Amino acid sequence: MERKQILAPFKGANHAHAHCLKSALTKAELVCQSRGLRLTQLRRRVLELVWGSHEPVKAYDILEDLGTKHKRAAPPTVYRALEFLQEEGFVHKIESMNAYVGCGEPGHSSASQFLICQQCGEVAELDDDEILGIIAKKAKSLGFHIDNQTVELKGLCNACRTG
Amino acid sequence: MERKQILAPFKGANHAHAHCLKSALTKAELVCQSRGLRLTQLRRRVLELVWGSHEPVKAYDILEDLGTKHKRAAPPTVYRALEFLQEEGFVHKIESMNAYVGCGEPGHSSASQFLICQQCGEVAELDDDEILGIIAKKAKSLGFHIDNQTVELKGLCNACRTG
DNA sequence: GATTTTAATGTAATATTATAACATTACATT
DNA sequence: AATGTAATGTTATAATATTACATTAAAATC
Repeated sequence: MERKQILAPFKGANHAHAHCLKSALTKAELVCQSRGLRLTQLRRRVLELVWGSHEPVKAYDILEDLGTKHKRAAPPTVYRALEFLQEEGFVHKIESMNAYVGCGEPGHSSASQFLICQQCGEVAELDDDEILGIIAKKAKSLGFHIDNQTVELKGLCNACRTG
Repeated sequence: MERKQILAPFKGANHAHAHCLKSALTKAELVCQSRGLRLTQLRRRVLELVWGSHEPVKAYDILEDLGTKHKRAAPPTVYRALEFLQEEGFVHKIESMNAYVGCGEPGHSSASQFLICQQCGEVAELDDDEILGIIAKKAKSLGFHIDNQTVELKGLCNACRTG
């Protein structure tokens, strides 16, 4: 089977988001189960909040929104949950925004590239062989060993660009 | 003349750093002169501190080091100088580290790629056509217009890797 | 099923990174 | 010198993140 290279396309304003959310949570549950990990109430709730939209979400906004069930949690509560979710490949941090997005292919943890629309705020996620390949090749030619990469492209998505 | 694609290679521990520093300051002066901008004492000093090494430098470390001449400056002092230096292409921010490095080609402001050695801390800067090209091509195929990009690769430089 | 161990969460304090708002000073222009 | 603009100073505070230690919940062992 060919590897999927667009892990998450731009969805546009009026896609049926409830489905994305539900699907992500279900996948996370399955992955955790298969890895023997605990997707606790708290972790599940944080994941749900990150997946609340396809825009990057800030840690302190999550903190606010935990509200009800977890009264007023403290920062470590959120950062710990985010850490777990990142380690397991359920969310990614957008470094240039100090914010978090759901992973387009939950549980998939390889290096991604992010396209971030500065108008609608939406994020698309790629795992593109050509990009990875060229970067790997260039690094190799310099004797550099890559452990970890951050590729974040900001601009205008097709929908916003074409009005 | 062919465009230089490695704006700043890894220099290694024992290169003659004084030269890099001096050269960067001189270039910045010339660029400012030609653009009718003022490289004030403060800005010059901040640039000097960023260029103190080829490792990313943190804003609050700069703040500390301003010490002597500018007694104890306040954060805005540093952030404003850094903003100016970034706008003019004399320094870059490494987003994934909240830190700043000197630009390998001072005054040059196009999109760069950074290789960051997690062992020695040194940063190399590329402006690689192939990487840019592939990224541009991929973005175009998705109808995405790139304004701005962050490419930061963390790992081991050749010197550290080969011991 | 009680005990022990480990993992997860709670809590308080604090560190780190960054900006807003307004006052003052220095420089350039007239 | 008077004026306007750019740069810097100053105070306060916002936003992001971590440390350290206490408590609770869950899993593993007896």
